[in-house]
Amino acid sequence: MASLYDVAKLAGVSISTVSRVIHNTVPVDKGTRRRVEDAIKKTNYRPNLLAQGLRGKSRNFIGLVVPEISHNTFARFIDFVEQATRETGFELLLRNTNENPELEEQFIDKLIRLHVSGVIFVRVSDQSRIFRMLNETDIPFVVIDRALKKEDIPTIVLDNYAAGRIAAEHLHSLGHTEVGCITGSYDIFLSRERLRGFTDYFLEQNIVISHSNIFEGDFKFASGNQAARYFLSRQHMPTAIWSQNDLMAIGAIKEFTNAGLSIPKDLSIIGMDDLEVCNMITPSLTSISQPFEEMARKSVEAIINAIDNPKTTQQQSSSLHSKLIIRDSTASPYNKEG
Amino acid sequence: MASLYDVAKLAGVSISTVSRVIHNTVPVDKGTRRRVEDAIKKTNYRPNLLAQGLRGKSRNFIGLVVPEISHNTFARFIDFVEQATRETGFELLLRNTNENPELEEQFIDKLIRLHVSGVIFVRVSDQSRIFRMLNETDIPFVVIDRALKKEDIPTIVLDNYAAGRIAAEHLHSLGHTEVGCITGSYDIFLSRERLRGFTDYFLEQNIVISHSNIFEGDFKFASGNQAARYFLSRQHMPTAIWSQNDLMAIGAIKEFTNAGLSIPKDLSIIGMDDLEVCNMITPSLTSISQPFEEMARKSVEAIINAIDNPKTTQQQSSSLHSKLIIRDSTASPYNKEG
DNA sequence: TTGTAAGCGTTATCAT
DNA sequence: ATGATAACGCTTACAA
Repeated sequence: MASLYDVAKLAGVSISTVSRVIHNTVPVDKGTRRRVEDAIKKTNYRPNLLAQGLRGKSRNFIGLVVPEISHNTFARFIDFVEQATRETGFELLLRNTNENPELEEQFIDKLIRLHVSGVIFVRVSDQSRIFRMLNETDIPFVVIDRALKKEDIPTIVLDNYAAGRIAAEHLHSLGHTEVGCITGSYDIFLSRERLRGFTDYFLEQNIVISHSNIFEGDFKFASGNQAARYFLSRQHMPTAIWSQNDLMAIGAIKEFTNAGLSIPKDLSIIGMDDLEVCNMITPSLTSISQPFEEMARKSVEAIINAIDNPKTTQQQSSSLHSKLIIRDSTASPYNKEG
Repeated sequence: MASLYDVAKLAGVSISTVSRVIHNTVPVDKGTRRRVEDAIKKTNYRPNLLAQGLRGKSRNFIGLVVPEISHNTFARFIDFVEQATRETGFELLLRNTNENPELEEQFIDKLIRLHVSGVIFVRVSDQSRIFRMLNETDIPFVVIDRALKKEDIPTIVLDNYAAGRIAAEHLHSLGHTEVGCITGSYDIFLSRERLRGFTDYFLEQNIVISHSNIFEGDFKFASGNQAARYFLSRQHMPTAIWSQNDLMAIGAIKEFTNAGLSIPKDLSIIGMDDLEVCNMITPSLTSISQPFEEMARKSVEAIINAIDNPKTTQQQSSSLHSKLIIRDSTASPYNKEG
């Protein structure tokens, strides 16, 4: 690999002149510029990013920490983050930590030692020690998709309460009054928020959702199966169910269908995440889409912002909105006997 | 960020001594060692990887180039590569190039300038200029999932011919003699290989697959729909169809089901990729799984190998095997009237 | 307009 | 056993 020195020697100038030609910082004589440019071509010179990073304050990397890569929603988020980093000139360092604190710390240690420009976390627990680690440095970071108790940590989250209301409003507008919900684990804040939005909306319509119409799942396909079996075992079925993600919704649909129910005739189902499969199954699944692209852009923006304004306590958190995507799995209960 | 110098000053020793303590390379006096270790703790010192990289020949990064991140099969491959890099101490630099040659070159340029230890490509065209770029350096690389004409480029591919035979053997063993195939684009080598394996196997059983029973798709869901419509429009339907990926298989199933066919009673369908959705749809989809984990491991191994043996012309390419996963979408045609 | 030289944080060589 | 110092490749005052 050719270095500045090699180019300078070939062009018969000093390394500073070469550097100047490259950066167009101060005027350089036309003749020397040409000689230098020739030499750069001939030597196939490429500035060493490690050296640049060591010397100055260059923007090289952004680190992204996810609990899982090959996961429908995370993968889409990663894709958008990659796009955002590409467009802003950063390289993307990716690490899957499985929410393992030790792996998290190892990775953060590496990132600090690489002098990364910023770090984006998806779903870290607020117990994690990484925040302490990062606060000892001046590396900006942002947490996605998990609201944290500590208020000094900037987060970008979906407004999950509003998402619950959107699901409720859709079902209510179709005429459903006896509705159920399949939630994620109650341990996860967003599950509780979504449920709160859902029940609150119906409460405002003077409809109380019975506890027995709420099933706590774990966001996985199999718990959708379980939920369906639970509802089937009860005397009185709701006419519509919101599943807090598509995977569980599809699991439930499979089980309901096997039991002879027809969707949406006998039962309306709405999911969340707007996965690709929503369009693949029969009936196609009404869902709620999350603004992953916006989240990704905001994350990178937040980091760039923090780099440019190092003084400001940059902690503006934001809360984004989701969107209803109507497909074939939801319908009015009145058509039931149609 | 504390540097060696800060630690040395605090401990009252020279920076070389600190470095020695850290690397345990030569004996250090017990007392000084303790003082240095204390100083390291107090200053919260972390070796600067940029400086280490600049100075020596350290193993820092592996670059991974994919045509798409949020794609069922690629995402799984990325997940395994991430795991393999983590276990071998590399950081992973990820870039989605959309098979855009310009983006490819930009990224490779960055990787060269970062002095990465190796690069893994998923599906680059052999027209790509990146090979020339990398060959001018000593950075090892490997190409996944696309057999290349140039023999001097190490590739790790699935044995797609064998995969075609596996699909054929399964259908034949069930008793199917009139079979069809939905292929990927003929422009893609692996589509042709899969088809060749499929037809060859049947040929060996003295069964000729009619051209009219082969539909050229593009690996996307919608082309599965089209394929089904094509088959439905014909006088004579095959009793079994192999779709060269699951997405098209599911697209076809949706269309066949809408047309009133019952699978596998009226028609057996087998896919490929063994996506998560195979278990989610009804009937669950028989498929062929690819050894993504093995591919990922082999890729990283190949790079480590090339680093350790820089002399050897490292070009061993390997061809890996896939596995049949039987589910509910395939059955014997004899049960048809059962 | 151009060159010299210091310094970024390491590691490794050579003295002591 | 320890310290001084050069070098990795670059940027940037400061001189000329």
